Amino acid sequence: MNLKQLSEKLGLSQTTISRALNGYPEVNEATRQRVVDAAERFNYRPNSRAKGLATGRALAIGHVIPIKTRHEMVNPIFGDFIAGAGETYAANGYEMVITMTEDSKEAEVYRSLKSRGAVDGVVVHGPTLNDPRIALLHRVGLPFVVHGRSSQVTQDYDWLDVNNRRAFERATRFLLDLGHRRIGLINGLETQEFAARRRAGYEAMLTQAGIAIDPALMRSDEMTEANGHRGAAEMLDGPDPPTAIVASSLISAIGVRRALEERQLKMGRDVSVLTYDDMLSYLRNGTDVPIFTAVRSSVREAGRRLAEILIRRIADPHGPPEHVMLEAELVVGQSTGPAPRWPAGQA
Amino acid sequence: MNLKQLSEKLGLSQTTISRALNGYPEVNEATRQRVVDAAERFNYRPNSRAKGLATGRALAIGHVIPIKTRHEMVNPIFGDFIAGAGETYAANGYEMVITMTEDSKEAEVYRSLKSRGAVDGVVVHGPTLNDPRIALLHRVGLPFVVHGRSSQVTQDYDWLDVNNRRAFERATRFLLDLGHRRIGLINGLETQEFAARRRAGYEAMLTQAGIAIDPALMRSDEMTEANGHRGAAEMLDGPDPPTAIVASSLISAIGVRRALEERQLKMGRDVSVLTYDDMLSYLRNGTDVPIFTAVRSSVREAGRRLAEILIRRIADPHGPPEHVMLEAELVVGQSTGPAPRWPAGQA
DNA sequence: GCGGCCATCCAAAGCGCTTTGAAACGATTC
DNA sequence: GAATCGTTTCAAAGCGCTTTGGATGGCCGC
Repeated sequence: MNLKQLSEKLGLSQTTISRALNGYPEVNEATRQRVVDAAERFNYRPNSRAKGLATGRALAIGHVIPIKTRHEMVNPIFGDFIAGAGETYAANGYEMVITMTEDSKEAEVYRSLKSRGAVDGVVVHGPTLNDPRIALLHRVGLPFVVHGRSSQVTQDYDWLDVNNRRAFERATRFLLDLGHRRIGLINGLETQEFAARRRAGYEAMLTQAGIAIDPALMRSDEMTEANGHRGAAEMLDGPDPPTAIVASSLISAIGVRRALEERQLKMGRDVSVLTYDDMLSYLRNGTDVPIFTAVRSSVREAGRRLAEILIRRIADPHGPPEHVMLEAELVVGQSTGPAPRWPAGQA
Repeated sequence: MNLKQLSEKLGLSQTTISRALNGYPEVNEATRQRVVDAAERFNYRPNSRAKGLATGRALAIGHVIPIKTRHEMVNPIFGDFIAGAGETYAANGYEMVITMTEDSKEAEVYRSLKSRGAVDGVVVHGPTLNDPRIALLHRVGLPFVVHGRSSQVTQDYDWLDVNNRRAFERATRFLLDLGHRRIGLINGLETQEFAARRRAGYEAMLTQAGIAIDPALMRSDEMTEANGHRGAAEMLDGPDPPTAIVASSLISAIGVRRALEERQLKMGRDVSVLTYDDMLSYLRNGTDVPIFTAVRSSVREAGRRLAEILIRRIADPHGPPEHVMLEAELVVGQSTGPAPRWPAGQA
């Protein structure tokens, strides 16, 4: 069923049908009702492509996911993020278009999306320091919002980010307050902006407390269980092991826990663990009482809100840039406790 | 830059440009080269919706993700699956369109995708027993492939599935061969077809070995770390605890491991654990040597192959249905060992 | 009774592409 | 030299919608 057929069936012009369905005022309320009913009855919905052609809008938003050619890693937070964004899109009549691509071809993908008119805007995921995509998208003229931030970028742009620096300041502060002096950091890849900020927060608090930064207690790697385990294992087996570890994700923290348990160390007593928690739906940090003490912020909520910003930006491409900073919340679980008098293994 | 502008710039008709770019034979090779070069130079790409309108094809494939209104759970394997499917789509010029929806509105979403002509076909995720979506999609006339199977559906349809039953037969058999007699099952939600099949495989092997099915050793729930932990904890604290546990996902297995460690039980010695492993990129089962003994099959590979089937189906809507059964592979890790003489806690 | 003004509806143009049917032209054949 | 043919190109229709610029008719005030 298309517009023409429906119009013939109703004895009305296509114009009137279109207007009735799109809520324009110049159509009699009785007529509108008749049209709406008929559309419902005949299961009529305007063809997306035809509508897009006529209006010049795609009513779609793109997410370009770089699949790292080396790691072949799909970011685990991705699922929850787009679930959040998807809610907002659905509520606003937008479609979500996802493109997986080798990171080397990412620029080409953006150009293509723009010149083919496939989407009205895009979300930039996982910005690095001085991320080249931002300048590219500005140049190409494709509206976008960044999930995170990229420093050293000169132009202003829309972004939504968690205050990662402050989150890790708090986390480190919390452990310092418990008397810990040797605190390890199992971070994400520090080429990613968020990880760099987390490290900055960690270092700032140590420095403020007069504690020297020790590279032996810092790891920067893809946030997997295996890497969390390896990093913690190396630290714990080192000459001067930490009494506390800050991890950048719940998955890494699970690896850390495994390293502790292998060494018969009790988490929260012998070694404290504090993690960042994205609040993923399938990886809850305990049910009622949290397992890990954590700084947390819902990535799903971030998706929802970022999508709202992007939709506004598409409606008004030249308005002033929006910046949203989310603060992570500290929740105390069972994985932290006062620093032991003697570090683990030396008691 | 659109077709018309490009054609004027080249002094050729739009017809010729279109044909040259789409590889039709009736255009002089020299002319084609000239056109291709110009398109490249002016960064011209045909508008997606105009092309779609003219051809009647969307060049897009839909994935409808039901967000369970109660659980609000995003399936963790989803990310890797669409990464695989995305590779195939990209290679074939298809776009991936994702719609998140409450499960109650899922039927409406399919109808809408079809009548708006938004996609050429869809992937059905997570089929339940006698899944209503299959009949619906047949009725609506939207090409689809099911990831998994749904029994009790009368019509034939395309599917790609792992042989879940055999995988769990093997897993159970392996533990039986090690001398285990009390084997627990931490399964996914058995309203999902795959989980039901896994249970059937588990039960079949126990029965074959002359062991009575004990409901006290079986759990069926969303596959989260917390549920894995709770299920294992209950079994282990029960009157007649298992010496081995089969888990339905690596995430559940991690919860099981936590329950063991809380009880000072050594995995692989006191209690054996065998898990199903979807081989998610961010949740590897160890690096070189697997941590968990597992039956495994790559969900990413499944995504790739399923997408190929769907693309063939779209090209030939009335061809014979394709069925692909993937066999899971058994890999031996450190989490299994011979059954202890006395069950844990009773030594 | 007439011009003017709403309210309501419509015909047709246009969005950017593909594709049909035909034209133009040189080469080949009889 | 006319008829035929193959190659290459083009004009125009059509995909299904939105939107512009009227048309129509009823109603008001004068």
